[in-house]
Amino acid sequence: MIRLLRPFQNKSRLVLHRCEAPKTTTTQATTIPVPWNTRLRELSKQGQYQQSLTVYRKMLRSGAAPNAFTFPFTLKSCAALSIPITGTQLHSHVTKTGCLCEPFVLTALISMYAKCLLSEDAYKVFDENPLCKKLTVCYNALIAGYVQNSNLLNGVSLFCEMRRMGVSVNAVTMVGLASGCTNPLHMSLGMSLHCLSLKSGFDNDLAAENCLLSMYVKCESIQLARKLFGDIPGKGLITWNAMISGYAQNGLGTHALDLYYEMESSGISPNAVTFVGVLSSCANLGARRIGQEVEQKIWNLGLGFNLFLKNALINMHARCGNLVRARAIFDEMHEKSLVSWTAIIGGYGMHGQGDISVELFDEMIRTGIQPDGPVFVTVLSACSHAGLTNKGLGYFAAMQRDYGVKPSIEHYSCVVDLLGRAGRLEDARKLIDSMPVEPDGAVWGALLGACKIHKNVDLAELAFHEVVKLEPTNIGYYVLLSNMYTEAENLSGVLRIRLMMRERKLKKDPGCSYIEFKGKIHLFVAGDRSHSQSDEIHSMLSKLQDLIKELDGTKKYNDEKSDRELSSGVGVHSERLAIAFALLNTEIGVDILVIKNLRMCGDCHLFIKMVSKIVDRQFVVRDATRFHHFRGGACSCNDYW
DNA sequence: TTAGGGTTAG
Repeated sequence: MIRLLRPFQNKSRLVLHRCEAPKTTTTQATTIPVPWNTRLRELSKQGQYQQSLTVYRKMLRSGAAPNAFTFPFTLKSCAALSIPITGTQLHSHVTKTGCLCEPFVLTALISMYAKCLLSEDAYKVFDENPLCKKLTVCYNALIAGYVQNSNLLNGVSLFCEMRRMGVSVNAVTMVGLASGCTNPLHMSLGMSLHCLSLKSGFDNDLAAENCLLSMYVKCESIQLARKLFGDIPGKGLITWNAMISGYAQNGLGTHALDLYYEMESSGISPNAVTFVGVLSSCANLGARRIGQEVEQKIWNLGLGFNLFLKNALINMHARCGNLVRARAIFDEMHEKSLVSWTAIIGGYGMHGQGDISVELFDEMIRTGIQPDGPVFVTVLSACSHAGLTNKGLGYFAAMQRDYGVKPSIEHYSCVVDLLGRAGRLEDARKLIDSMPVEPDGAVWGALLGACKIHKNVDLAELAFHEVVKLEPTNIGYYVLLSNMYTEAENLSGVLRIRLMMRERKLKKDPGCSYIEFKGKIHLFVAGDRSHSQSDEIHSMLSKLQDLIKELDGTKKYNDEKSDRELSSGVGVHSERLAIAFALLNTEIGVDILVIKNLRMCGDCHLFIKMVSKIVDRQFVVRDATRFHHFRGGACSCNDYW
């Protein structure tokens, strides 16, 4: 905490433009050769807020008096560091020096209180100073303050008052409000602001355009965002970044990567924010080689020390199958945030190494980091995949009791999954009944998935009944129950589900698998024959099939299954096509990473196990929920549909 | 006074 040691020895009237560092002989004052306000402005621009407050303290010690040009910078530092006590002290200095009549000081004060999450104090400054009610900048500061404190409604009321009072609205007013439109429910307000912006000519203001663009992204209207992006004539780095991360956040990884290449070819140099979006897309796509190239670029540009980027790199490597590299980056980090821990814990969890996830989680707690909701979701899921049922239940019990984190619906669905996978289906059902919140599709879906693993058709029917009420168009649940009926040889059940699907006009999502080869994504859907190497792929598959039959003396691999799947019209499963493609093209000795957008089925699981034995290579398949490592005829996991 | 970033179950 900064202590202001000797405030205001000099109460003489201040000359606003000339508050300079005095030519004194004191060591502290002479160590800063530039005028005080200039120095404060420089530090503020560089984001050296702590340093800026130290300079302010030195300034007071030296006997120099602060003026209206001093306070905006010091108040900004308090806001950035979120230290309201120092901010309040500065407020009293402002009053004593008579600077409360200066618009920029008033706005800085309002903004400081708002950023320190003290909207009431911000409002008090606004309310007690009649000048504020005439100034656009003061309204803007308070509106932005309300929005930053998640009070969009107050922001809107103030905006209405401002218009009623005849105070002019500018682009900053609009930006303050639009940045509060953070979910699809706010879309109509966001669009009204966009109209206002066009009518008022704010579309010449790049900050306003960028803000509207990210408003559309947050409201999940990615097409409107893209339309606006195309309409912005002088796109800046922030414009490109907003669109790239918009695509990344909305799961449109290929769009994000395409736009990144387009940005580079249009001569705009990327920065750390760009790479965060790009790495996040590589992680979601499983684009290992592109991710590695981007990492190299990050190091070449000297950006490798950015915490956000390191977290993004951990996530990218873990999701692209390179857990060793992810761990190395994590271990080398001097400063680790909660997100760094979450990324590495999740990485091990996805790879089925829940024991390490748990060790890391406990280590994180020992280092004094306060866990949040997402890290509990991550560790609970890791426990679930690794069969660490009691450990997971222990965390669930402790999260509110010991850490004050209230379980959300995501945590409940993890625990239903945890209990369900462990075969404790009745306990899972009881948990659903006792939940303080209404269960959603994910909760019932987790129970349904567990019923599939443990072949409990009765409970599956109940879970299915509930889940289709909540997610009637999610085809995965219909397919899952239909497969259960097939396994149980319940033909009338299969027909019933097919009828339901037909009545509801649901068509089976073909699902796809893909593999990155030479920086390009090769995508396959079931029964696909459109690939340029299709003939070679099918002949490779047929050879593999023969070898499997030869190898499988014990008839573990039942070729009737593949005949059934071929005759059902689904065609050859997409992951098999991707595996055959990889065997034809990738170098021997290199692990093969295949990404599948749906969960792997039992037939394919068995097929890849056998192939890994025949060709003696490691296959890493990432499906919708986790990694499966196949080596020498075995797999790291046993959970598939 | 204003705009862009990492982690999250099934």
